[in-house]
Amino acid sequence: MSSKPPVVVTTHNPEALDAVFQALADPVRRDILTRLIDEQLLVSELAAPFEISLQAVSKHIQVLVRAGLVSQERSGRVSRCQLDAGPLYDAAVWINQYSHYWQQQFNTLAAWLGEIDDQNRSK
Amino acid sequence: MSSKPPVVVTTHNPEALDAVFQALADPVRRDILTRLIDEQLLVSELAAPFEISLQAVSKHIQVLVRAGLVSQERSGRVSRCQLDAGPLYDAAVWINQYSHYWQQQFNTLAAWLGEIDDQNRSK
DNA sequence: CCTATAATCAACTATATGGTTTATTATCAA
DNA sequence: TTGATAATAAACCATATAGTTGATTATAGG
Repeated sequence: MSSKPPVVVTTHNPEALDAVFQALADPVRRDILTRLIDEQLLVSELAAPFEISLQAVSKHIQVLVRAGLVSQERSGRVSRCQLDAGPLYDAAVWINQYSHYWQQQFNTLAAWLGEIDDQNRSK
Repeated sequence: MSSKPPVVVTTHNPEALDAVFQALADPVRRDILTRLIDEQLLVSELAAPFEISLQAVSKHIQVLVRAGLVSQERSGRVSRCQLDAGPLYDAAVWINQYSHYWQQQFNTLAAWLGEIDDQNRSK
């Protein structure tokens, strides 16, 4: 049998959302998360593409860990980083409050484009 | 005819996402956005429920404006605030990169719960 | 055993953030 | 015209953030 339950974090508390959105508000951290979709990576592997120091990347990873978006497993010298997408679900749920709104905006845009098209057609 | 096109901002540039996620990383600003779903509100109306000063709320609104999430129309003394949900769409698109991942986590959870259930059943 | 390496810790710097209080601007209304 | 009100601006403060460099820890490997 499997020894551990899968980690699914869905807290819905405001401070957790603060930390998640804060974590996402930096391109380096978003890039890290994107690269962890496909595979687990070491800190040094994650750091390699960036111009900033390894220490800076290590701190970015710590921000992601505190937000619950990444977990690290140390084995020997290396620290393997794994994506934990659970908190992103909370963020998605929050943002989806607005899905009807942008849908409506798109409908309005479509109507407006139709209007323009009608004007062009009638020239 | 309508004088202005609907405002739908879908830039997909990293700095815009930075500003949007940064704007969402504060509970006061998220509350403001939520209350603007149903109706346009004045700065003073938005500020009323909060314990912080009107000036502080005004600055929060400015952060939202810079992120493209709110627009303000001044008429006389008052400034009417309106939600602009366009940039939230970009954020939703970014986060939806991970939707399959949570789905997978949920599936794994379901499998694990099934396993537990099987264990309970066989006792 | 010794050395190189992976990662983190610590100290420091510059800038950004979130709040305050006071001042200013502009408008409404008596 | 005068006074009250809505909002913003400006100056200031405390704390957080993102980066640096240098030190420390622990492990891998010749």
